[in-house]
Amino acid sequence: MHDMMATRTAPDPASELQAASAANPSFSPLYRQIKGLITRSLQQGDWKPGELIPSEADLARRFGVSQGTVRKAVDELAAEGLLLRRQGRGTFVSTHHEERVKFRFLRLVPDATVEGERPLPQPMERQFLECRRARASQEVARTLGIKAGESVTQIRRLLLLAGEPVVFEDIYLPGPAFRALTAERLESYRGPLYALFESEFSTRMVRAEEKLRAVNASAQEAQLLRVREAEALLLVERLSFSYGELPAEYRRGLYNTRHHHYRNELN
Amino acid sequence: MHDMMATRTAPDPASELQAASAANPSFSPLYRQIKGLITRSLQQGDWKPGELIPSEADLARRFGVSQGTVRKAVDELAAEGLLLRRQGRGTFVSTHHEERVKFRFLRLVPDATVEGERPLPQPMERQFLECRRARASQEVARTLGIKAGESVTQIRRLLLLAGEPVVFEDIYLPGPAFRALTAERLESYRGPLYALFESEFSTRMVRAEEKLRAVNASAQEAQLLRVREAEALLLVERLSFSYGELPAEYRRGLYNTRHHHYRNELN
DNA sequence: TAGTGGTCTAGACCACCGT
DNA sequence: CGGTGGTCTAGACCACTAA
Repeated sequence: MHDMMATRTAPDPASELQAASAANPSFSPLYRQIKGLITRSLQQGDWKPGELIPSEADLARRFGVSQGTVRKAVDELAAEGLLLRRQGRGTFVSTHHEERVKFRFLRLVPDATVEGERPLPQPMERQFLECRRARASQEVARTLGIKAGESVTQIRRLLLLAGEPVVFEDIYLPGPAFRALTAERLESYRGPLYALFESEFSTRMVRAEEKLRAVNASAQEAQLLRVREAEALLLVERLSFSYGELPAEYRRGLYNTRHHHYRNELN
Repeated sequence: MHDMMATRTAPDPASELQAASAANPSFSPLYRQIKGLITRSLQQGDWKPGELIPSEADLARRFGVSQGTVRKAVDELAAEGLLLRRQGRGTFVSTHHEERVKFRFLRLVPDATVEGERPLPQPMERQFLECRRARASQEVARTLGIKAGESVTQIRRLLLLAGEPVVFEDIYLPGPAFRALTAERLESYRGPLYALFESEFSTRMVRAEEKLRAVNASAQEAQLLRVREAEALLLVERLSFSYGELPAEYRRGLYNTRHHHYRNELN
């Protein structure tokens, strides 16, 4: 029977869990509470990106629940992209250091891309135009959930695909966490920006929201992206969140969609 | 133990299922086979959109498996949006006739929309400019997986939000299924286009792929959307699929993103 | 071979819904 | 109240990986 308080021979951690009961209106199922505990461990850095977390059987023992309950919690976290299951090996904390998930957040693909094919085998080059400390504008502050005038790190860069400039973007990072970030470090780093943030700034981007618009290129934007002035560009504003729905990056990118498009799936 | 062929006292349908075994390289887990059988029933129209499907216990008996196995199959189909579970009532076939999911495929929201809020309480008006039979062009044919020159139904329409024209799109429907569709029917129908297709043309759109680009408005497009010529517009090409990954609609829409934006979530 | 996640079962009880 | 999906358990065996 499922009556935790009475029958379960649970170790310490389980005592935090609340029994299901009609008397408790703010009831949350066990597996969801387990999910919360695991998420907390991820936030606290108990298990770091790329690392192996304890086995299901182990977690079940620790939490004083059945393996099936842990399984359901881990299943959902894996579906949300926080964890990665590998049969025979164990469950790992997701990371941006992985060939598999290199371009998880960049939805731009060459027009030639065939459906179902893995896109972007194109050579990609990055040019960092700027990396400086600045004061948050009204807009940037509101988006990042900080106060206007607070310090942010701003990066301005250009992405080139097959030698052609395709993306021009400004990136805003809140707070003092990124104070040590320099243009030199950006230049020398091989791999995705989010992998760098993860390894050296303890900030893992978990999910993001994007707003897309079409805009006419300004003179400066046109020059950088080598298009005519007033040519249509895709404006992509991205707000990325770290663990716990914490806004951790705001990005404003202009995409030249003459030979590339933004790919999306609707379900 | 789990040895179907020997121990299960299964009714007829279960005999189609294949036992798991190392000897069978093309092995698929039971719940996935169940999923396939349910999907087939949906395709065949055994259970129509909006209808109640048999209970888990019932399906388990029919297929000769445990309720847990059926549950896993239904869980996945619900996650994919094919089924809708309602506690205490049963499991229903998803439909486009539902307040909840009215704008599942239209990602355009007003700029004022606050995160987490339900968008589009705006009054929406539709103007159908055209509805005719035509021959598929090279491009349309290739996209829909038919031969160039075959008959398609073409709809041209305008969407107005808060009185302003915001979307101008051409819609292409393959084959003879939509031969009976007329401009009058489109005008008189209340509710989403996909609901009409579902009720009267036995075509349910299950998922879609979109390609987004920014383009400069032509003279005609500018006039229809009431913007300046060459103003940037968001071009959205959508390929919708019915049950069984069947391409069922191709749509080419131009969005005026001056006061609206295309909203997307990245996980 | 030992340990991991993946599948499957059987059975219990709970939360929710309509009658 | 009976029927539905939702949660939880305990235990079995399979598939995969690494030592």
